[in-house]
Amino acid sequence: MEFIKELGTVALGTRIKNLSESLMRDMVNIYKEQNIDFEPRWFTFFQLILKKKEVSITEIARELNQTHPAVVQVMNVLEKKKLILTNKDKNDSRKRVIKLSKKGRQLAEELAPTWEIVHMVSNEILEESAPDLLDKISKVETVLHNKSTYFRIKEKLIRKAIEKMEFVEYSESYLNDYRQLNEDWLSSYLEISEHDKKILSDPIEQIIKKGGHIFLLLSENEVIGTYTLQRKNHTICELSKFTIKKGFRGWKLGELMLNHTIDKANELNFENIVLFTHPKLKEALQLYIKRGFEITPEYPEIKDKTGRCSLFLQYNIN
Amino acid sequence: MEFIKELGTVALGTRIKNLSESLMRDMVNIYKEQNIDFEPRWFTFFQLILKKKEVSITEIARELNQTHPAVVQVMNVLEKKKLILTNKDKNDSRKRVIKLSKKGRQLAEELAPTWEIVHMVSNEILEESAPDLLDKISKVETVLHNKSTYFRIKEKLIRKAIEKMEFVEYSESYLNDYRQLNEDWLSSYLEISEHDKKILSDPIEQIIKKGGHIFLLLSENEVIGTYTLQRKNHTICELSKFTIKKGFRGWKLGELMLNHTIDKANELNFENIVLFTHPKLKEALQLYIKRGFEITPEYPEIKDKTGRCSLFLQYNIN
DNA sequence: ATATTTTACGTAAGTACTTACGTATAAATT
DNA sequence: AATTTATACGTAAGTACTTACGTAAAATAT
Repeated sequence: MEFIKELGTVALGTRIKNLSESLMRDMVNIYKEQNIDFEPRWFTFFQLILKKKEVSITEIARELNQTHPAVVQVMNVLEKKKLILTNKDKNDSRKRVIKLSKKGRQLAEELAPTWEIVHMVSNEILEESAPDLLDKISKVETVLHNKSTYFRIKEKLIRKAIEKMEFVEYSESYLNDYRQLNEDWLSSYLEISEHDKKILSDPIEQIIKKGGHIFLLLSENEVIGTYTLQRKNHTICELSKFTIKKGFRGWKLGELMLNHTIDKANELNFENIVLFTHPKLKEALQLYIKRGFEITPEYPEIKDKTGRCSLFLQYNIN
Repeated sequence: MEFIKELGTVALGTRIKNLSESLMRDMVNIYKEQNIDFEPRWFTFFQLILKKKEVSITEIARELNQTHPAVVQVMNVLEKKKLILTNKDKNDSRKRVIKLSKKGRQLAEELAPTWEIVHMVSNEILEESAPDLLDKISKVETVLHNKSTYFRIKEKLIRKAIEKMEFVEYSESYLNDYRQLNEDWLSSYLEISEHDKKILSDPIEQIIKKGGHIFLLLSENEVIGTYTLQRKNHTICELSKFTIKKGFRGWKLGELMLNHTIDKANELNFENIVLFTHPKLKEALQLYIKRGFEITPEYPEIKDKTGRCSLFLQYNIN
C-alpha cells in the first residue's frame, strides 16, 4: 500500500476503491459468519425498497447510481431468492413494480440489529479518524458535479494543444486537406454547389491568383481548420470556407480563426470583410456577431455565388 | 444519488465506490478521445514499474493492494500489447521479472503530459472542495489497519450475543447436545477414554446422582458450552468436561463459564475446585491460571481417571 | 540430508458488473 | 389521428475482477 500513498492525488481513485472494497469484504464475512444469505451490495437496494415500499427498476438505478441492467440482474437474484415480489405497473405496463416479499421483510427485520451495529461501527471509525469525511466527500461530489474531472482535463488538454497550433498560408501540398475538410463540412450542412467545386478543386487559380488568400490552422501537422479571403475590390474582401475539422469543434477555435482573419485582412490593407451565411448555421452566426460582424443589406456589387445563403454580414476593420 | 446521501455513514462504501468509478470513467474517455490505447487501471501499474524498473507479480500485488491473479491478468494483457517484457528471475526461478518494453517507455513518455494534467486537475478539485481529503483518508486507513471494520462489528455482535446467553442445569433433554459437544471436543484434542464414554452416555447416573452438577451455556436455545462439577468429598469438587462449541471459541466465553463455575461451586458450599488437564491444551491452562487456579501436586485421594492428564490444578474459593 | 512449509505464480471457473442492442409502451409532436 | 421520440425494461456478450485450486521452487525445520 505504501506506493499508492506515495502517488498521492493521482491515485486517489484507486485508493478510495481499495477502501470501499475492504469495507465490502468485511461485510461479506460478517454475513457469512452469521450464516445469513445476504450480500453487502444488496444493502442499499433493501434500504431503498424498505423506504419507498414500491419502486421501479429505473427508479432504483437512478437513486443508487447504478446502470439499469445491474439493477435488473440484482432484482432477478432477489426474486429467485423470493426476497422481493415484482409485478407490472397498472398505469404503465413498461414498468416493473418491486416490493419486498414477506420473506424479504423478515430478513430485513432479522438483519436490523446487525445493520444497527454496522452503523455504530461506521460512526465509531469516522469519529476516531475523520469525523467530517462525509462532508468532505459531499463537497468533492458537488465540485465534480459542477465541473467534471473529464471537462477539467479536457479543458487543459485543449489549452495546451491550442498553444502549439499555428496558421500557415495555403500551398499546393495542402490541396487534398483543404478540399476534404471543406467538402466534409459542406456536405454535412448544406449542398456542394458547382461554384464550391470549382474553388475547391483549384484554389491557386480560383483564389490566390485573383489576389485572395487561404489560411490553414495546423495542429501537429494536421490541418484542422481553413478559411479563405477573396479579393472583391481594393477595400473589400469576402470571407468564406470558414470551417473547423470535426472533433475539434467546441474548443473555441472559431474565435481563434476569426481573430486571425481580421488581423490578416488588416495586414492586407482591406477595410471591410463581408460574408454570406445561412441562418441555420446558428453557431457560426453567433460567432460572427460576437466578434463584431453586422447583418446588413447586400452590396449590389457582391453576390452570393452559391445562391443558398440568405444572410449577408460585414465587418469594418478599425 | 439523493438516497445514498440520506443513508449517510452506512452507505459510505457505496458512495466512495461511485466516486472512484466516476473518476475512472472520466479517464477512460480522456484516453479514448486522445486515441491512446491505455486504460486508467494500468496507471498505477505503469507508475510502479517505472519507479522500480523491475518488479515481480507478488511485489506489484502487494504494493497496489491487488490479488495476484488480477496482476497476472493485467500483465498478460500488457505483454500481449508489447508494453512490458517479462523474464524469469535468475536467482529465483519462481519469479517473473517485469519491466517496461521500449514501446511501454515510449507510451509512458507520450502520456506524461496528460498525467501531469490529471495530477493538476486532481489537486485543483481537492483544493476547491476538500484540501485535506487525502489526510483524512490516510487516517481512516490507519484506524482500520489498527482495528478492522470486521473486528469491530464482530466484537459488538459477540457482546450482544453474550448478553442473551444463559446457563441452565443439565436435564435429560440435553443428553445428545451434551454428549455431542464433548465428543467433538475430546476427539479433536485427545482421545475418548472409557471413563469419558461412561459419563457422557449417562450423566444423570454418573454425575448428578453422585452429587455432581452439569451446567450448559445456551445461546438462543443452542447448547454452546458445558462444564461438569463432580463431588469428590464435602469440600472438594472436580471440574471437567469444560468445553465450548466450535465457532464460539475466541469470544472469551471461557472466562464467562469459569466465573460461573466458581460461583456455583461456592453456592454449593464447596471450598476447593480441582481439575486435571493436559499441558498441550495451552489456552485452557492459561485461562485457569489467569482466573487463579494453581498447579499443585495431586491429592492422593483424587486420581485422574482418564490417565492422560499430567497437570493437576486447584482453586481455593475465598 | 530429508521432509515440511512457505512462496510465487499460473489457471479455471464463477460473479458482478459493463456496453450495446432490441422491444414494447408511453409521451410528445406534427 | 399519425408519426416521431423518449422511456422502461430485458438480454446477450464482454470484461475485470474474484475464489479456489494446482505446481514448482525456495526456505525452513527435523
